[in-house]
Amino acid sequence: MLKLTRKVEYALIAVRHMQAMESGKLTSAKEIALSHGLPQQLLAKTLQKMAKENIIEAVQGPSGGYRISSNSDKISLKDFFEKLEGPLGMMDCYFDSECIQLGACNIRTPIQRINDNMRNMFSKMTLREATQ
Amino acid sequence: MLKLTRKVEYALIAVRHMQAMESGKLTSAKEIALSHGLPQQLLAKTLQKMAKENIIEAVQGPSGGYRISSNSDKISLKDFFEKLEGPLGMMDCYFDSECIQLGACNIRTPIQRINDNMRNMFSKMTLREATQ
DNA sequence: TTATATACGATAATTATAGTCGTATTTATT
DNA sequence: AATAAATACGACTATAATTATCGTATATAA
Ligand code: FES
Ligand code: FES
Repeated sequence: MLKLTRKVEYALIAVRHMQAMESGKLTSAKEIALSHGLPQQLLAKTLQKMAKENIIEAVQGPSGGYRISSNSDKISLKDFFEKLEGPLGMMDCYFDSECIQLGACNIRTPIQRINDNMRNMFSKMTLREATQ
Repeated sequence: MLKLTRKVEYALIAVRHMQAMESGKLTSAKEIALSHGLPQQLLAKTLQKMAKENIIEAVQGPSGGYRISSNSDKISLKDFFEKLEGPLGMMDCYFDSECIQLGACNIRTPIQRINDNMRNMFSKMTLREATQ
C-alpha cells in the first residue's frame, strides 16, 4: 500500500544519474540501465515519457541520449509523479467519482481530506529538493 | 500508485459506521457489509484484524458484533494503516534494505527523505480527525 | 440443542504492475 | 549511400499483488 511504482523508481534513479553528469552532457538509456542494473527497455520507455513531459531533453541518433532539462528545478514531486503515473488519488473516486459502494458511501469526505493532505505535501516538495 | 487497499477502505467505512452508532451498541460484519454493499467475508477479516489490534472491540456469539474502541481516538492514521497493512514505506528498501539495484544505488537518501515526510504527515493526523 | 455470530487458514480469481518483443525513425559516422 | 547506434512506440506476455471466496472451528445467547 502507498508504494511507488518501478517506473517512478527508475525515473528517480535516472534523474539523479543525469544530475550527476557534467552540465549539458548526454547519457543514454543503455548507460543508465547498465550502471544501475535496470531493465533497459522499461527504463527507455520511462525516459521517453519524461522527455515528452519536458522533465528531460532527448537527442536522437547515434551519440544521442538524454540530459536533465533546465526547468526540472521548478517541478514539484506531485507533478513529477502525475506526469509519469497520472492523477494521484488514494482512491479512484477522488477523480472520477466512481464510488465503490452501492450508494451508501460514508467515506467520501474522509478520503478527500486525507488525499488533499497528501497532494499538498507532494506539491510543496520539489523534485530538485528530493533528489539533491 | 500511492493507492489505499480495499482492506483499508473497508476499514474506514466500518469505522465510520461504528462511530455513527449509538454509544456502546454493537453492529455485525453482516450488517455493515449489507448496508454498504461490501463483500462480507473480506470485511469480516478486516474487522477481526482491527479487533486484534484494539481499534475496535469484538463480542462473540449470536447478538454479538463489534463496536468502536475508546482508545480509537488516540490512534494516528499512520498506526491505523500500519496495523492493517504492515510497515508503511513507499519502497521496500525503506525497511529491509533489499535494494533493487545491483549495488550502484543512488536513491536511498531521496527515498528516505520522501518517505519520512509521508510518514510524518500520517503520524500527525488522527483516525478520529480523518473520519469525523 | 440450535442458530448466529466471530476467528482463521487455505485457496481461487482478478487486477495491476513489470517486463519483453518487434518495428519504425532519426542521425552521426564511414 | 550504407551502416550503426540511438530514441520512439505499440502490442504483447509474465509476474506479482490484491481481492474475494471456501471450509471449518469456536463462542454463546436463546
Ligand atoms: S468510496 Fe469514494 S466516494 Fe464513495
Ligand atoms: S533502491 Fe532503495 S536502497 Fe537502493
